[in-house]
Amino acid sequence: MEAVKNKSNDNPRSMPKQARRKQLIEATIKCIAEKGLSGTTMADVTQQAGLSMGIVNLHFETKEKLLIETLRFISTEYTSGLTKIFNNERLSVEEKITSHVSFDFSRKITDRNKLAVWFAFWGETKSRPTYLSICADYINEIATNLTKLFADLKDEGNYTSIDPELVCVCYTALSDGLWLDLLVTPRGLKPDQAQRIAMHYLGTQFYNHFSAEKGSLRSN
Amino acid sequence: MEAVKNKSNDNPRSMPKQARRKQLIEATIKCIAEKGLSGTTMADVTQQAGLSMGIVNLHFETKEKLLIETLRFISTEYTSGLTKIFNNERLSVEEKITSHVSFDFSRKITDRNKLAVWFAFWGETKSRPTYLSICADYINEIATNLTKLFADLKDEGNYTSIDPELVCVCYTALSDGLWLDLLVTPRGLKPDQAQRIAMHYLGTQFYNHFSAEKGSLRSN
DNA sequence: ATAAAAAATGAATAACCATTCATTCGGTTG
DNA sequence: CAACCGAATGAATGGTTATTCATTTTTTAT
Repeated sequence: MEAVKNKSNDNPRSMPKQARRKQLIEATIKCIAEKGLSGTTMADVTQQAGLSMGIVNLHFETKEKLLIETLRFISTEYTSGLTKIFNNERLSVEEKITSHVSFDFSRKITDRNKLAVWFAFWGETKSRPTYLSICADYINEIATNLTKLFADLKDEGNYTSIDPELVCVCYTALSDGLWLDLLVTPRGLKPDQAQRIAMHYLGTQFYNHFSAEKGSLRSN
Repeated sequence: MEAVKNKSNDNPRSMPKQARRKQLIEATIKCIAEKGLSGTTMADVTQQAGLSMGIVNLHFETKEKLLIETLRFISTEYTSGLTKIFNNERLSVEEKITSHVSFDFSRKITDRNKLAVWFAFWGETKSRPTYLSICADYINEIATNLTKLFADLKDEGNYTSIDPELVCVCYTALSDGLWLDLLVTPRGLKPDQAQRIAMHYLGTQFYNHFSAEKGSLRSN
């Protein structure tokens, strides 16, 4: 009965510090999704990562700091994806907006594990200033960019009665609410349907750019 | 130095069982808002209620059951308010929809303590089947009623290209997303602005019934 | 007024869990 | 190959917290 000794290959000790941190953050995301924020223990996280208890202290000092870095991780993943689109010189304004929506409902972003993490942290923002501040930062950054896109499209398309800031708040809220649907009623709404619903709203505003015809809930 | 003995008046032991349960649930809401779901202890809740440690066990058996009843409480408060509107024979279809929106952004519902509770539980639905089931129930009930209202208004107004189910999903998501704004950026959006934004969306669908002109973010 | 029942208390208990740190492991260097 | 050093381990620690229940307080019934 040979003991298991071949665990070194996929988990070398020589891993860069940054990689080990990411490994722990991803384990945290999985644990929060599976056990809830209140039910996630250090033992859960380290076991999920296939490492030992003391490892979190080594890389993050405390549980609280691990949680903060986890929130920062998903925030950064989200904003950096959107910033890349916003700064892509080869895309037209219309294409940037379409890409933004596609990204919002991409597999990477609507992964239910990550959605669970978003809502878990949102639920705690009122009591944790640090969470609130991280959220406020990414919200402002995205809103600034998106409002600008809508303002540009308004100019391009000669839409007279559009308020870009209103459309930004409205689209963002819609998108967040659709994420909730994807999290809570996974048998009901699918990401591609959610994406069509978001486009349907944009179609009501920029009717010359985004046709509303594909907005149906049931069509493929 | 007389000991404080006059605490019996506003907290009589003869309180009906139901009232004491409500008192504890309201204390729980306050604690979740102030300390987060993961930071809320039994000692916090009972102290907030001005009662002793053992009281939760007496009325709810366990902490978990208290939390479930808290979720059920805010769900019921929400659905019963909306059902009352839906069943009010004296309201036209249009008035029912307007009332629904007003209710969604009323002080009672957009109280940030309660919003924090909603999001706290939503964040845990993936890991707790009981929470998920309670949420699924109220979501279905409201969606059924609201879709019917939109279908009725579509008939009344001879709107040809409207999909009532789509509008229901879209309005609901928008409303949930606006709640998030109210929770996370309280300095940004105010409930009455959120309400106008919601009406702005309905105006894009039922343009003969809900004028979109008042949708601006900044106007009074 | 008294007894019985019901409600509430809170100190004690037991379970849980984040954090610590002496020790082990594995890669690197000279 | 030997000595070194940073990374990782996990048993032990100590603080926290849900739950229990013997006792006290209050209400109700007789």
